[in-house]
Amino acid sequence: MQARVRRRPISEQELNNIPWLSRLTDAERSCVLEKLYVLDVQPGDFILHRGDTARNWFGVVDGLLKAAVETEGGDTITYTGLGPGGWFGEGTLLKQELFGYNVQALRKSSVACLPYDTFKLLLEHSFPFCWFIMDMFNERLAQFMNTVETDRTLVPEQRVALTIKRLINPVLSPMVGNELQITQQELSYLAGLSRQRVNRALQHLQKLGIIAISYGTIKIVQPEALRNIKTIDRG
DNA sequence: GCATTAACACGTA
DNA sequence: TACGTGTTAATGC
Repeated sequence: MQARVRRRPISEQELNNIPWLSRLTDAERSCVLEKLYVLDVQPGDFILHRGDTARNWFGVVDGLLKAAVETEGGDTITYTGLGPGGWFGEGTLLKQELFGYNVQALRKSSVACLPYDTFKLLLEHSFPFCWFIMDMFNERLAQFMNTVETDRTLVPEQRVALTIKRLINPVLSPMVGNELQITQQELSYLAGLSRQRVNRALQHLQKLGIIAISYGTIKIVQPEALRNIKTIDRG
């Protein structure tokens, strides 16, 4: 099924991209390293499908993923983007249910997988780990509540700003700083807009001094300003 | 009117 | 060369 996906041990370098690892004791840490492995995926590859059994907790070591569902009409509804340092699947894993969404690579990515048993062990033995999970839940809940409140009413400039804001969330994507490594095409998949429209929106945000666009990168100059983009006249 | 698709030129890695 | 960006024209809701 996933012939293109390669499975391998995690490298020493990549350990730095796992934000909760430093919170563990040495014993816990070595226990994790015994079980953890990495999937190398290509653009378009699915990390998991809706309906899959929850066996692992997943984390983005490098790259960019998209969590989404398909409607009956064939439209795609994007739940969230997942950047370096972002972990997902814990909700489904805890409930021992089937995944209700797809996760797909938008670019070449490396995804860490931690088997359920190890994940559970950490939850039962490590308070610092529990705090990490709780902070994550909390932040994720806030994002989705915010989505319910605002998403339908947003103009493209605001949608793009919100998509960026979510990607640089320090709790959900700890390894992403203020420099977002993303193409406008990838951003368009996450925002649910055309690439051309995203381009226009980005240029508007740049004109406002909120971001700085460069090749394959968006630098966020004023993170706070991403929340309140005014609807403006068009030229 | 506004967003999308398609197509193209140009710049960058 | 392959890919990302910026722009325009045609098309559709």
